[in-house]
This record gives sequence, C-alpha cells and structure tokens, in this order.
Amino acid sequence: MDQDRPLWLRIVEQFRQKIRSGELPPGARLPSRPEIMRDFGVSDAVAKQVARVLISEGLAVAKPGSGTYVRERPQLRRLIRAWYRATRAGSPFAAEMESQGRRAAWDYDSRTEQASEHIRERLRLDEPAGDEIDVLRTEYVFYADGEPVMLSTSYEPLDLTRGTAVVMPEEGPHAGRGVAERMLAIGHPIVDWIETVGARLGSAEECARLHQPPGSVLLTIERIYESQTRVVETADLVVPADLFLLVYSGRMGAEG
Amino acid sequence: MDQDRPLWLRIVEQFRQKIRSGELPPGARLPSRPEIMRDFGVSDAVAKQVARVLISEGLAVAKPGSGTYVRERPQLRRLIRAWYRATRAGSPFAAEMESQGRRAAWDYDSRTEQASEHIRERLRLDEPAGDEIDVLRTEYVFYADGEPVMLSTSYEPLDLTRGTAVVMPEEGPHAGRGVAERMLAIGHPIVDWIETVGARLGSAEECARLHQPPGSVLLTIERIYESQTRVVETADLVVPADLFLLVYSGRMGAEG
DNA sequence: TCGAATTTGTGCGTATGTATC
DNA sequence: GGATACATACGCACAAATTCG
Repeated sequence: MDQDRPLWLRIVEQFRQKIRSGELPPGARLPSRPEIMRDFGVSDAVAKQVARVLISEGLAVAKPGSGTYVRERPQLRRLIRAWYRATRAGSPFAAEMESQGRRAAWDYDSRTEQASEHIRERLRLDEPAGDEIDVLRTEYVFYADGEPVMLSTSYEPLDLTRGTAVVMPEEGPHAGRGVAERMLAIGHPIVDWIETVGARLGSAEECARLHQPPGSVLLTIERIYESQTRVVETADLVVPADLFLLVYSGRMGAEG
Repeated sequence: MDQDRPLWLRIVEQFRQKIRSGELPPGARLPSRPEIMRDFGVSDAVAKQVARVLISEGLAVAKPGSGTYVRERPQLRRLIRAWYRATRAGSPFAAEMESQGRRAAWDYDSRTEQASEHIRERLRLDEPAGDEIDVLRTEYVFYADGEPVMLSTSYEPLDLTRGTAVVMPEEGPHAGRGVAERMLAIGHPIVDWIETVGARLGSAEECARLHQPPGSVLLTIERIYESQTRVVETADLVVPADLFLLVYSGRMGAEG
C-alpha cells in the first residue's frame, strides 16, 4: 500500500497531471479541503499540504471563502531587448506594447539624491563632496492594458543633465521619450548597453505592486547605458517571469 | 497583542532580519522546532510553518535528523552571453569557466530522432516523410569544479551534418569545440543568434540533477543559431538562478 | 558497535476567525 | 443569517535520519 512516496505528493501529482492535461482547465475549481479529505480518505493536514504545494508551484490560487482554482495563465509576452533600440524612436516600452496590441502607460516619481556606493560604482561616479546631491532617481511602474507589468528604478548622473531641458525624464520637450533620445538631445548619444539578467522570488511588496501572487518568480535586469565616455544611465528592472520572456539577439562577430 | 499579522510571519521576519544582517551567518544553525516552541511560546504547527517559509524562500536548508541551517550562498557567477562568441574559439563554456578559475567538464548523450513539431518550427524544418529521422538531439550536463551547473538539450538538423566529420558533436576532429566551430567546418558559419530568456521554478528532477534544493528558481534560455540561410542549431539551456547572472551587451544601432 | 537523544518529515484531530456566496 | 471555504493556530504521534556518548 505505502509506496514510499508521501501521501500528499501522490495527491499533488494527480492534480498536476489533470491541470497539465487540461482536464482541469484554468479557472476550474479544485476540490475543497473537506472534499479532498473525503475523496482520498486523508486528514486535514494532508489536504492543506496539497493546496499549499499546488499554490506555491503557481498552478493554483486560493480564494478565501470561495475555493481553490486552477490559475489563469496569461499568455507569455516577449520583451525584445536588443534590436529595437536602433529602429524605434520614443518610449521603447510603449512602442513594444503597442506593437503587441496592448495599451501602455506608466507612473513615475523622480527625486534627486546622493548615490549609494553601489550605484556610484555602476555609474562610475567620483566620491561625492560631503552631502553633494549627485544623481536623479526615478521610480517607474509600467502598465500594459492597465495592469502593472514592470517595475523600474533608474539613476542618472546629475552632472550630465543639470541645467539642460532634459533633467527631468518625464517633463519638458522630451517627456516620456526614453533615455536614449534625451541623452542624444544633450550631446551624449548612447553607444553601449549592458544588461545583466537574473531571477529570484519576489518580495511580498514587489508581488503586490505587480498584482502577482506572493512568492512569484521575477526576472531582474540590471541595465547600463554608456556614451562614448560616460555611463549615462543605469536602471534596475523587474518583471514577473509569468508575463514576459526576454529576447536578446545579435550577429556573430559583431563587436561587443 | 495581536498585531493583525500572522504569528508565523512575525517570527519569520525576525529570522529573515537576522540572516540578512549576518547575525545568523551562512551555515549557522537555526533553533529546532521544540526550541522555537519554547522560545516564542508557540505551537508545533507555527514552528513548522516558520521553517517551511524560510526554506521556500531559499534562506535556509533542512537536514533531517540534524537541524535547519542558514543556506550557504555560492557567489554569483556571470555567464557572458554576447561578446565572447566572436573572440573565443573552442568550447565557450570551458573558456568562460576557466577564465573564472574554475574547472569545466561535461557529460553528453547524443541520439538521432524525429523532431517534435515544436522543435521542427524552431529549426524551420519541413514536415518529415513518414518516420524519417531528421534531428540529432544531444543532452548535456555541464560541470564547474565537479558540480553540475547547467543542463542543455541541443538539436541539430541531420540533413546539414549527415555524412560529414561533425555529425556527432563530441566525436571526431572537432569534438568538444562548440557548435560554431563545427558548423563553420562544414561551410555553415553561424551569423545570427537569438536567445529567449525566462525563469521558473525547477521540477524536482531538474533540481536534483543540478544539486539544488527542490523548488529552486531556474533561468531558462532558448537559443537559436542561424547561418545565412538556415537554422543550424537550437538548444534549451537551464541554469540555477542562484549560481549565475546572464550578461548581454551590444552596441546601439549595431544591426540585429 | 550500539543505543539513546535529537531533529526533521509526515500525518491525524480539533478549534477559531473571516471572507464569500 | 447561514453554509461553505480558506487561514491560522493548538495539540499529539510516529518514522527516518543524524549525532554523540
């Protein structure tokens, strides 16, 4: 009788299989805890464990007072991260979302501050003199069709932009047109980009801000933009791995 | 007394804070279940929940019969995925690992088969005639310092390589030298590459093969290599997000 | 070598609060 | 309001693995 594998695992596998095969389609209701206890002849602890595992695997969502349901999986969208920069003008995010038939929007909040040591290294800035304010930090939330899909924190060295028309990313003649266009406008065209991609579980706060269940997997991107002589911007981007794939492409032997 | 947040969460946060701050360094032993029950005056269920959450967050590992310990975090290594292709010869993986002072090795298993519809699309192959065998599939496990760090499944169209000295990736004069060099040898130099990056929780089997705890976050890469006229190889790569960051870089306006 | 103590994993039973329907 | 469902919390028992005298 006892097949050595835990009771809860054997039940989880049955549900996994039914969900993967489509027998339990997205939105379908899973048996309640009392029903699982009755159907499989197990205790409440096992029924709880089954639900917990399916939820942590991202296969199900629990709705208190209602039931546990097979998770609706949004279609994976692609974020093209290499070639478009050369071909698109304006906001890359908006252009890409609209090319996929989705409405793009974003919130932002800019403020000047003294760079942390970590950010100073990424921007290759000198040590600040005393309390000197040396960077502009902008926090973004990007939306597609009204749903938040990406968080971003951008840093720009103030000594580049101070006194120009593009100090504030989302104000003035170049508002909402992207870093590349703004830096070009003040004579610092971006020539090199570096993106360092990682992944991790999101914090409770990040998941809430992205309207994702707690503990969702996030893709993280550390982006660096360089002109011929300077790092002109760096940013930390975060997107739910359930929403996007990142697409990089290039030509063999094409510099780097 | 009751601050609205669950009891287990408040205890989890204390441990999280102690781990993050270094008060509980990697390898340190966390209190056992009975100790937590005593120290915090809570039930066994809460003590179990605390351990479960810390483990699922990747902050701790449980050793049955011994205790629960703060997880040892290997230093994050970078996998350079853009520029090196032009500058390195031989196995890119080996070159990169050795440049980081690590010993590289790999296992492989090649076999011919009929491509699935999905792989056929990626390789842009025509429908096979009947039972025709049309691809060579090679499963790799890559090791750094003896530890498995990357899984890869590679597909090559057999009509390109059949009858040449490079049919088998790991045999003949170009054994272990990488796809690019082998394809060049038969007159199909790779000119374009596309990598689609995602992330997800690993299956139990994947985590075991990578010597990672169950439920670890994995980075996935779908790679496509194209010559001037053909898709010459495609591969699915999987690496633990706790071990590697992927670095992509390029030049603005440089083709794509 | 053996055995006792400890620790985690699994499993059972019960109770209360709160959200949904 | 009442029934249902999930989240939280308490208590207990046993098996398997580890540790250590």
